Amino acid sequence: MPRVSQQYKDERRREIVAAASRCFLEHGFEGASMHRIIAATGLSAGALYNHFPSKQELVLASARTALDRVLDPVEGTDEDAPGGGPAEWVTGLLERLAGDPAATRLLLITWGGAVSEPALAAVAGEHLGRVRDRVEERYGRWAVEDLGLDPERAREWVAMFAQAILSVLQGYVVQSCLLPGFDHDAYLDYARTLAAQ
Amino acid sequence: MPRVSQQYKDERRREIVAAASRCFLEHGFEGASMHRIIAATGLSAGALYNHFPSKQELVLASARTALDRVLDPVEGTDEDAPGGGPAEWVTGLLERLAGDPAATRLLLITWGGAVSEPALAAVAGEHLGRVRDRVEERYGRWAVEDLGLDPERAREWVAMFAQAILSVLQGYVVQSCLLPGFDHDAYLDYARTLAAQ
DNA sequence: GTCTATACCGCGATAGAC
DNA sequence: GTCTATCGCGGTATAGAC
Repeated sequence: MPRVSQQYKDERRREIVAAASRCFLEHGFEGASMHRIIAATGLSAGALYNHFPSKQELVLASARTALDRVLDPVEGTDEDAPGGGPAEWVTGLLERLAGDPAATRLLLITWGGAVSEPALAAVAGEHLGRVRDRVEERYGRWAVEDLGLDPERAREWVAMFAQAILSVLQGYVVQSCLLPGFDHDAYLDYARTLAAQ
Repeated sequence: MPRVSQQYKDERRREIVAAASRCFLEHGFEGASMHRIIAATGLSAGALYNHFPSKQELVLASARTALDRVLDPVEGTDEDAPGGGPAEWVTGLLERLAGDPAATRLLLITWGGAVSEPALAAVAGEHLGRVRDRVEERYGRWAVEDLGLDPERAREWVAMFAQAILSVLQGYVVQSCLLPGFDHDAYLDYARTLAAQ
């Protein structure tokens, strides 16, 4: 079982997901037909179905990839900038979104689809839970060490702070995609003010 | 041109939208087929198409109805409780959502669909803009009269407050639909704390 | 592994009697 | 206005040669 074969397949899958994501972004998960996706990959139907057994699997892979693009870089900063306060962390998260509007829009498409598609709901729900847990883990320690709160107060504070983070994230996604006249800088001001509490 | 005829048609349209909304809620806008919707209304295909010329119109009508269910009662309080502060207003809004989970879920479906469907984007964007304008109008005066801010400061404050309201609304919608272990009361605490600034 | 060609189904929408 | 029956298209997925 040669290892190159696995690498090749992974790379091919990555390319397919990238092409499919472009289609999903433009037409939605249901609106993007397999014909269109196949054309976007440059492959043939048979070839594509050798890598993904169904459209559903392709949808889930696209959603997971977009969701991870939001979270992974933020998790990366755990090691890069362990001393950053909550305000910097939130700002970094939002600027990551601002720099990748495609992933941001795919995030909103995923949330919408998750309402009526259990498999998507599982992916989206697990992702949101992971963001929350990451925040609680990171800033639970921070609240005790840098803020000097006693453990009980810190637990309360961090739970509310995590809720604020999620809410700010979701507000940014929805408003940046849908609100006419959305002001990116004003939103960052709001997020900074909120995180400074 | 008898007036009863118009009333009859309006009532019939309302019934159709209600049945269609139940289908959209369960299967999404694209996943719900006309066959299914027709069965849900109890009518026949021909009858339904006499009231709505296309599925698209039915989708837009459903989305508008769900969106209005969120905003209208809130606007109604403009006259019922003109003295309520921001915190009460936000709480009322969220409890309205909590009491109508179907409309809440349809809201999220609409936002998701709006990303790749311009007609839905227009409806959703106009609605979000209306919520924001309503907040700014209502609490712009409030900030000057009850909070005693000078006009310039009030303008800044109300812009940020409106952003906070939207964000809290959107956070509630996404989290209540998708986050495993979502805590309604904790979210209300967060919203109240935020509005008390 | 990848291709072409196609099966087969369910979709939105319509025709025409009543 | 409402019904039944149906059209034609485009959907996902597969078969079988290479």
